[in-house]
Amino acid sequence: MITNKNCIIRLSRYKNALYRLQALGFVKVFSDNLADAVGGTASQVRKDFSIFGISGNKKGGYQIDSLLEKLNSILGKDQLQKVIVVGAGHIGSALMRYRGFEKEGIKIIAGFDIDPAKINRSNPIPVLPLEEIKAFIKTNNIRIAILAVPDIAAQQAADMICAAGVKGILNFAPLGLKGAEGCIINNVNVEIELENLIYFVNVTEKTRKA
Amino acid sequence: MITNKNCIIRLSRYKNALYRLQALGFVKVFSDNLADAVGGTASQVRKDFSIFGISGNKKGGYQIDSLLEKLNSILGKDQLQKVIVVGAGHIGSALMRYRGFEKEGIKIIAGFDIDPAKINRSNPIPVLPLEEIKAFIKTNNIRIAILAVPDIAAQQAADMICAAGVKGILNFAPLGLKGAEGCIINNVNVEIELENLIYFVNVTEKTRKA
DNA sequence: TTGTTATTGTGAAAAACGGAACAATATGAT
DNA sequence: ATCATATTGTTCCGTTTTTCACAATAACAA
Ligand SMILES: NC(=O)c1ccc[n+]([C@@H]2O[C@H](COP(=O)([O-])OP(=O)(O)OC[C@H]3O[C@@H](n4cnc5c(N)ncnc54)[C@H](O)[C@@H]3O)[C@@H](O)[C@H]2O)c1
Ligand SMILES: NC(=O)c1ccc[n+]([C@@H]2O[C@H](COP(=O)([O-])OP(=O)(O)OC[C@H]3O[C@@H](n4cnc5c(N)ncnc54)[C@H](O)[C@@H]3O)[C@@H](O)[C@H]2O)c1
Repeated sequence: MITNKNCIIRLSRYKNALYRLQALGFVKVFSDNLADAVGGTASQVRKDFSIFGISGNKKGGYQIDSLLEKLNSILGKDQLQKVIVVGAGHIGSALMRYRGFEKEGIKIIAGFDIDPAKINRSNPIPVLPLEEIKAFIKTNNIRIAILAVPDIAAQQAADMICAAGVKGILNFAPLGLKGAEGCIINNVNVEIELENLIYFVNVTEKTRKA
Repeated sequence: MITNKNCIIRLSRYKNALYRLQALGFVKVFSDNLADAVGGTASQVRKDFSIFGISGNKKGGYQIDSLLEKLNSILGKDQLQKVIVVGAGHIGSALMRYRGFEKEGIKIIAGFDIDPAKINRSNPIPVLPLEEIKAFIKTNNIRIAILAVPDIAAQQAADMICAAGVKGILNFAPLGLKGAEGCIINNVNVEIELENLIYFVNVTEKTRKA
């Protein structure tokens, strides 16, 4: 089984690049085109495909449409993914308003908040009270949740939704959560990303001077 | 030179964990405490420190305050980092309102937008018209920018701010940007993070069944 | 048909990474 | 003072990941 997160991220990037190429009218693609498009090497593109048993045509490259089918199937994009957002504050509501997920087959179907003032059942994407979350997860068979609550509430909220049946959490709170058994937690940590960027900017600047 | 992004991310995590330990009243820490706190191994903690010439005391562990000083210096946190936000839409304004960066010594000092309706000079963090961005970057010696414009505008905006002197971009648009020479681009791609999470949830589910 | 060329698919080499092990040693106990 | 113990710092080793290299072969040209 593949455990290499970077490899799967590359598959997503290939997929996105392929859609762009397709939109530009391309029908087939070579490994080095894709490598250019995502900023990698042609070898790696072919190796990644090889791992998943994807093959192209000697001298003919890859057929974009069939390649996309295979990547989409690997990435689980052949079925709509229903997602909930926990915490309808700044980040949570930005995500709920974002249209970009739909073209990816990801649909945020509800938000949840502890603050009564945030509740809104008549929204296209309703914001519901936290008390209803457990039942909602079970009824709608929700497996993926986005966690956008304040840091202090994050662990507790994570525990709760794991217990209710959620299998994967995308956590925006800048702290490491202990995942319950059988629940995967991925983090989006903007602070750390910025810090990282600052570090590398500083070192390249320093080494450039030297 | 260190090129291992994960290693630097671990330093950030150590740093954050250390602040939490310090707030709890701890004065010294052992490598295995830190490992626990961030979900790693004690060996790796020591190795990471060793790479940067950080040393502790045999049998005495590490002095938290001096450790923090060293980590902060490595991570460039000994000086305030001024950052601008390009694109004051949903994500951009969520980031501008976010208080969490300050405690990290990161200060968003202005936003920029092409839409006149978004301009607001009297905000604590002003939103300025795009025409002023070049001069602003030069005057304020801005090195880091957060890019939160629509996908279609992202490459052009990146080119512009690179040309104006920005050295690092944290890009929220879900596409790979070509960085100008001497400008580092890091991406925060929520779609891909979700996709990744979905993939791993799917495969663990499948292998669990089998 | 034959030869030439471009491109894949993969096995092998290299590099990067992380973890285990252990010698060195400071600390505290007796 | 001596010993036992805990913990670091670093070397070594296995694994993972990336890159290299090239044989296999499909497409095309002559
Ligand atoms: N806003 C940003 O730009 C930004 C950037 C980086 C990280 N973050 C992180 O994202 C998280 C959310 O940030 P934000 O700015 O959206 O905060 P926010 O305060 O605007 O929103 C948090 C929301 O969560 C709700 N809430 C609180 N406890 C809850 C619970 N137990 N269950 C459900 N809802 C609950 C609150 O009522 C509020 O509506 C924080 O952890 C923050 O550190 C935010
Ligand atoms: N909102 C989200 O939750 C979310 C999630 C994932 C990714 N993203 C990505 O983040 C980016 C921004 O998303 P958003 O939801 O904030 O969009 P938005 O439309 O709310 O905001 C974009 C802002 O950029 C401004 N803008 C347009 N062209 C510009 C230019 N050339 N220079 C400066 N400003 C310009 C617009 O006036 C607008 O205010 C997009 O690339 C989107 O794909 C957003």
